[in-house]
Amino acid sequence: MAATDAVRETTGSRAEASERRRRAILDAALESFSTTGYEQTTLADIRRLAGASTGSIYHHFGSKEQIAASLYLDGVRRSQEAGVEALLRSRTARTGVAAQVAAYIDWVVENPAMARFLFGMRHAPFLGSDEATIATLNADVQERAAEWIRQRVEEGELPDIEPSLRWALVFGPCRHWAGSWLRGSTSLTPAQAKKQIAAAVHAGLLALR
Amino acid sequence: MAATDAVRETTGSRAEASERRRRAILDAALESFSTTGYEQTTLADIRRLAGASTGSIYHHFGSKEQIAASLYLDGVRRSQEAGVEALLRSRTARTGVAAQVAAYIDWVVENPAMARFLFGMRHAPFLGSDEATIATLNADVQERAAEWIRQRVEEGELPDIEPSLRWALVFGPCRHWAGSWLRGSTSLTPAQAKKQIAAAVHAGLLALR
DNA sequence: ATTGTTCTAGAACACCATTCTGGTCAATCG
DNA sequence: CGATTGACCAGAATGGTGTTCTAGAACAAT
Repeated sequence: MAATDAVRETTGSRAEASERRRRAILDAALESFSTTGYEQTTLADIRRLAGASTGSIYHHFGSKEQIAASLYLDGVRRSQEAGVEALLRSRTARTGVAAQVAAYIDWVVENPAMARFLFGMRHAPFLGSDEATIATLNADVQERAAEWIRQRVEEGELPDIEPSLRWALVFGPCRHWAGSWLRGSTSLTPAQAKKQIAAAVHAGLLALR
Repeated sequence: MAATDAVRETTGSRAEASERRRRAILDAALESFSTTGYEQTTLADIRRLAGASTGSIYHHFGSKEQIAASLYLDGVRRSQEAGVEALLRSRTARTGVAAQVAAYIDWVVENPAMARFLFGMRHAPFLGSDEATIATLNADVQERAAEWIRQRVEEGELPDIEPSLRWALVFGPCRHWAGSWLRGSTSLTPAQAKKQIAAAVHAGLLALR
């Protein structure tokens, strides 16, 4: 069939072809999920877009949910990675906050489809199976940031507050504005938003010292 | 049948009975949606919980989606109402911000099931049909708040910034922390959170003047 | 009483995620 | 090299679920 030919026409080992298939399915799924929404996209859509058969899809992933979960976890990992690295490269509270804000918004701007998908899926049904994994990812990130933050706290550059509150104050505005941006309901450019949000968030944190 | 008897056992006009059914369906749906999730709850669940038949449900609502949409719009309306009223009762920027923050968090604490549902549904599939209505609701709220904000801006108590940015700075942290609270992953009490978030947000806004 | 309307019941239907059966083909082994 | 194995894939069959359809009950209006 056409699909099989498509795989074979680009040379490579069987394992490579398989990997291509897997990617094609993930890409097709993200494409569909981010535009049509998770529920609305049928497996037939993914099949068509990926040029794969039902059997192939169910060989690589156990279910539609697992496709989404795979995309989700990968997306979260990548975006968090960007954020932490930006933070650790900074030396002061002000630049650290600015770096986190910038990393968050840059990531959304550069990966709008994935961002849309992640925003829509945060409270999703595959909780039971992967909620633990998400918790682990968050814990890892917090761990890597902890030492940096502790130092800033000691030097009085940051307040010693509950982690959940800190995340809310830093990322809450970012995420909210990013949502507006994805929806096209803001007239600010990402650059302007980054600058203003960073300034406001930093000032807000200082007020709690 | 049992359902019919249940309706008839409490006296009242036909219209009242109908309204009771409608409520029963909405209540059952919210119950199920907020615990099991929208996708996972089947119409059979709602039917059982509400003691209604398929026909009855489809008479009152055109689809499962419409049940969700009805709940959603109603929830948004109520929560926004609480927020705007709190704002308009205040006289200074500081108390206004604090009132909005408090109203938001209080509302979530008092309506956890509805909040869970709203959070999960924000980026949901019934966009096409009701996205416009949501936009109208938001516009109404912004309109009612506009004059109050303009005055504070004139007196230099608040910065003159993009509406989307203002909402992000005020409600972003609230929503983010509320999400943590619903998930049970914060050790702060709502009262502590309200106080600290209000202080930080106010300071953040001042920094942009 | 009769007719029309609203509401309810439950069977029938259509669609879609998932499972099942039967292959194909590269890699490995004798 | 030929046989065998196991990953990989195709597509039909299945089961469950949202929705539609048909019939009828309760009530209001004429």
